[in-house]
Amino acid sequence: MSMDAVFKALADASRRQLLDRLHDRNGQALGELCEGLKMSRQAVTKHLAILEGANLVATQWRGREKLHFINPVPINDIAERWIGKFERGRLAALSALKKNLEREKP
Amino acid sequence: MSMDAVFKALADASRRQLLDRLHDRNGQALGELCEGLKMSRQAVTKHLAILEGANLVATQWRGREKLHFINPVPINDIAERWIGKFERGRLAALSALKKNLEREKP
DNA sequence: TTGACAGGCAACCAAATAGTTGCATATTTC
DNA sequence: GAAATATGCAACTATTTGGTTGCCTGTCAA
Repeated sequence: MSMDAVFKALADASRRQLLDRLHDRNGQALGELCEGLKMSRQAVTKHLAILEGANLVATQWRGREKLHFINPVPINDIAERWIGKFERGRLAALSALKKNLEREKP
Repeated sequence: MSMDAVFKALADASRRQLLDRLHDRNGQALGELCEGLKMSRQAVTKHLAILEGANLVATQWRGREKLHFINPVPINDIAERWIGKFERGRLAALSALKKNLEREKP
């Protein structure tokens, strides 16, 4: 479960849009996900394969339809393990700023 | 301040490594950031330019040295506006799972 | 069983990306 | 002022990426 694959998968706006669509309605088939998009079905297939490779999307066959389900776990992992680190840095910086302001106030 | 630039900037492992280094010690010059890396100084320069373009890094000249400072705000923005959305979805799913478990228990 | 529907596979193409090398410029330091 | 240091700029290359088209396979329904 490489974090690099997740970052790379999230780097493309089309793929983030697909995740958005799945977030709106989970379990959509390929055809549904293609509706209204300006790219070919094959392009969407490739994007979904990348999302699947990053474990951001899971699939399930129902007859001749391939249903797609979003998996928020890797996104959450990134939020916790990577973004959280910088978030703490930011909070520390804000805290330091606040201290300075208080010292310089009166 | 496009979110796409931030996602794209974070997509590369070398750039995330540079952010890590700046997180360890902020305000490093280009030369310091290059130390121990397997790519040329020019490659690092390009990566830093992309990070700067995404507003993830701010710079300041001190004599002939260019100092680099991390800016955690865009990362925080992504965490709040984008990741938070999916995080809420995950919590909802967990909640639904819990309900199901409770219903099936007795 | 014969279409029609949903999707997969493979080859190809253009643009973006990550990297290099060579040379130029500005700032210290001796 | 000259040498050394720190960085910038530009051109070039190889690989990756996002996209297309054409054709094949499997499933459902009349």
